[in-house]
Amino acid sequence: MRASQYLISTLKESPSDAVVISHQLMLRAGMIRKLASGLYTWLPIGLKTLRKVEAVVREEMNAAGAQELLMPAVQPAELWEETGRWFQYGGELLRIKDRHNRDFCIGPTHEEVITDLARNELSSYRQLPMNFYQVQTKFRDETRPRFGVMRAREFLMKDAYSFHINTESLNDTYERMHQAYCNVFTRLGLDFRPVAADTGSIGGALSHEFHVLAQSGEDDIAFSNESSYAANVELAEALAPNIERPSPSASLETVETPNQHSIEEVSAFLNIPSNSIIKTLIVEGDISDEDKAAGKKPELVALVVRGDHELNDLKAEKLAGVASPLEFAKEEDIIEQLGCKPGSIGPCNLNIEVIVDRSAAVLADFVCGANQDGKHLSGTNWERDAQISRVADIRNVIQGDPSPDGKGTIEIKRGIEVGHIFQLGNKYSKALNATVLDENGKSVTMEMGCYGIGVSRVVAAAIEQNHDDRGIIWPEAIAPFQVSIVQIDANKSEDVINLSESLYEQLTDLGIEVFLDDRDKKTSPGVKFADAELMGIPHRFVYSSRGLKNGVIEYKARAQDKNEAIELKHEDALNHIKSILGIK
RNA sequence: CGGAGCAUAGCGCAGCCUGGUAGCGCAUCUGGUUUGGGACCAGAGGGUCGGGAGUUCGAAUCUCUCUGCUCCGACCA
Repeated sequence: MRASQYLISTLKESPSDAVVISHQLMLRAGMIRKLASGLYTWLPIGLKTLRKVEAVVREEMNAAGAQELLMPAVQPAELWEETGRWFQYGGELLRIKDRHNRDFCIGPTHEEVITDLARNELSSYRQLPMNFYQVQTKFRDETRPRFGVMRAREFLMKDAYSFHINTESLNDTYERMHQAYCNVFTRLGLDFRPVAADTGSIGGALSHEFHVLAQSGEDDIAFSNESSYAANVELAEALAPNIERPSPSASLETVETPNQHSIEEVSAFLNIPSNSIIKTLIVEGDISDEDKAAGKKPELVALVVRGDHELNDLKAEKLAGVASPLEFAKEEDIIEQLGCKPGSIGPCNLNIEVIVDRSAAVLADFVCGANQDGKHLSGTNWERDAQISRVADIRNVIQGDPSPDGKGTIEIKRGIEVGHIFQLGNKYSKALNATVLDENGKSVTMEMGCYGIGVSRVVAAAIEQNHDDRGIIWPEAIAPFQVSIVQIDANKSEDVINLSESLYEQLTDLGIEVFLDDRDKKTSPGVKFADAELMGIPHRFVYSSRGLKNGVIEYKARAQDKNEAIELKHEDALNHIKSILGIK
């Protein structure tokens, strides 16, 4: 591609609303432009990269035996009503009406449509397993789109769905897809980790997320420092401490703590470490729909964790008797039922269920709220002073906790979720009655798996992981162009044009994508260098009158570690780049 | 959805407090001089100051309101 005939919309300054580096660089390099919140146009150079990611994904999906198809973005409400998700999905589902006033949505995902297809097209166990995928635009009406295409409302996703006669077959395909995902992210040159994950709202049995490690990631991932254990922190089990609870040695005393509410405040005020304080969080209990409709208020439940620990919502809401999704009790209900404000609550003499985290349950002589505003209790002990209804794992793991697999300790890193695979089981096939006949002629509900990759998010994640102060440093596999050729002083020497054009043509004939910077002399060398670096093109040749006077041109790789340009003869350029790219 | 903030040329910003001709840098266009790291000189184009209402002789500036966007917290590829 000739720069003179290509849209190059690079910016020196980045728009002020871009906060993460990938968003800034995508805007600066002219890859994307915002149309509205969470909606982006992909400019030519951005689209080239997006398509390359897509191509790698396609190849690996095909290699894993999946078949590509394409489903509509707009989906009828009836299917979503059949699975119940029309009502469950919430505001993220963009609902629209057609001219006949019929309900539709713009698909945030395609379980309904693919399962509808499967129930119509698949009828025999002999057709199974089947695995379908598509690369398609999804729409999720995110409450807070942010970070450019990292969390956009409209985005490109590869989603795959597999159908099986039994769970063995599902396991088999799941493993294959797990491997295919590893292949994809490895080929893309990304530092990633598959981690055990929660199955969330999609439902199902087993699930793994694929995270690209980056500081700007929105998820915390827990790793063992000695084994291969890796899980989303929301899922990682916090093991019970391997100690017996010490016997009480202090007596219960009320201490004045005026206006001290948070753990930090109380800890500083009383000069005691936060891990000998407990925090008591009041949440709403589970309530049936009928009672809710009848205007009944939910019972309250107390959740107790150690002061230096954080409540894990997901673990808490899975407990029997606790509302799901987790709802913190409203202040007026706490005052009404417990007689004090949040911030001074403790487990003593509470007439509600008290669920205590494993680590908090082995404390002795601890500090807790006194259920009176401005007062805390010290020297508190379980059983003697406060009753435990249940002990459960309800906290997030933290750095230094023992690994749940018993090997090593936990380390926590940030990750960007770029892929997610699920074993769905029969959740959707059952709801939509997707059955086949087995070898006995008996009707069997199919088992399903689903597998997603956020293609547009991968582009942003790759930049988060590969950039320097000059711009993007593309991994070879997804660079929009592999090679740039910069012309300098073209008006001073015919050779600059003739020789660079000849290299351009030779490389192009080999199927290498080349960016020939043939912009006129108004475009200074500095601009050309800066643009090539900002756009992250991995290999650069420079043809200048100065160099050619001495019979040399220059080659330089775009890399994070400082590397020197090397001089070589024009005649050797082709072989040089061929050997670097591994082309025979 | 709760809290905070912003909205002035394509982008980055000043002007607003204290009302009185709409400005700067980058980008764009023309002419010229330059050419190995985002050039220089001279000139030019580009704005209903987010929309509406109000106060005022007069509003980018003060008041009200609507809209859009961004940031911080709960959800997801």
